[in-house]
Amino acid sequence: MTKAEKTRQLIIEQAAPIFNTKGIAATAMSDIMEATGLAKGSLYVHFQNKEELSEAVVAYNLEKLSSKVMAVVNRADSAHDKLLAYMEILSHPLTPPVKGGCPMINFGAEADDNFPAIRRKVNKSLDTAQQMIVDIIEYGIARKEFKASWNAPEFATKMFAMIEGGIILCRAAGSNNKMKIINQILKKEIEEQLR
Amino acid sequence: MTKAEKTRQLIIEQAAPIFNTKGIAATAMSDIMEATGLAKGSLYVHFQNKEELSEAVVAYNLEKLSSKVMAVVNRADSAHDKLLAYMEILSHPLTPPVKGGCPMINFGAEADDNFPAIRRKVNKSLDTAQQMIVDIIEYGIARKEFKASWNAPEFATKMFAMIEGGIILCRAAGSNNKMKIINQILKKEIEEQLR
DNA sequence: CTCATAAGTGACCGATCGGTCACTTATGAG
DNA sequence: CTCATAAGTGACCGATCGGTCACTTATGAG
Repeated sequence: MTKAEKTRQLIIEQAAPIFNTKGIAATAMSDIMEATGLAKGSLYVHFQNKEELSEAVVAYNLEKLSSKVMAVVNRADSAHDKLLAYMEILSHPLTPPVKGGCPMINFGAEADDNFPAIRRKVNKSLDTAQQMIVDIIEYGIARKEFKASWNAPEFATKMFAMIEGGIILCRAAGSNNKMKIINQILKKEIEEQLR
Repeated sequence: MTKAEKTRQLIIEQAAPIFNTKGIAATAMSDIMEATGLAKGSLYVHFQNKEELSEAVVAYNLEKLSSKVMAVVNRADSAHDKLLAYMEILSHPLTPPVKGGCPMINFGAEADDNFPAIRRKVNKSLDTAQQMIVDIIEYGIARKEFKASWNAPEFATKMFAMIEGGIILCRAAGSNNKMKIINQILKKEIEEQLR
């Protein structure tokens, strides 16, 4: 890793929680200067403009969340445990896996009308996140854990939408309570598909 | 309605879609000047600062969405039809009842970490929106449409979280498809509670 | 209709924004 | 170790930000 690559990575890592917490529009290049300790000119050595930095930071936040979920899912053996692990890591929206909350919600809400490049990045992550659930269910069906009749894509969309909705509820409420209710519902429905 | 009240209302109405589309941070007072045709000084006759205007605009967007949903629900007679009406009006996130998308998601995502006053306003609207579902279900139980055993608060949270999650999915995807799936799921579950 | 008061105007303010560039310093291939 | 090149610096730029204020215009109570 060259010096340039290291610095570019440092900028992205330090900028990530700032963008995800304050939003793209409210984050100034001076915030990134302060966080990284770099002069302004240095930021522009590695990124053409704020937009390019924003896109790199959005991608980093999305990737970080995805890999954290993936890691915890891979650690579980059974499909049932994998689904529980997926739910568990997203069950405390006030102390989220990625600082500032779910980047799909944050950047999706800010970008949907105005930044098509970011909107598409978010959409890909949303697809990936749902596909992970589909894969787990199909894995569980293949190893006879779940009923073969279970509609995996339908449940994946349902489960994922409920969790994302739950994150919104919890972060606005300042409490993780609603996510507990949602997780109980999901657990019940998953158990109904065990065989 | 005095001149002052009319002007204040005009400002809020014209500013509402701008704030809900671009976000609070990305909306400039000059945008509001352009939209209203008023001089800058006039805006500050009616609002102390941008923050006060923002809060009024957020409240207006939330109220507008709520009253649109309420209106369509009231128009239906049976509890079953009321639930379907609730779903129907939120089923096209690309052409939402309030321009710019769901203000609970938009302002919730922007405000949760940084603007507690707005976060609380959003939270109240989220509660109201769920309570509407609870009330419909209890109304349906009272008039023997639904099974008395139906857990109204639990289903309200589930249904609402799914819809909000679905809005995120659809707006990021640029398609209303996922909401169709979600609505089919919800319809099925509602029908299971009919008696 | 009169006139005190409130609404509305727009030039102006300092602060901050994203971005540039002449220059200094560090890197690492040879 | 040398030195061409790349990384990093920070003063500076014009544009735009939120907000002010002396002034003009409109309102509506009497």
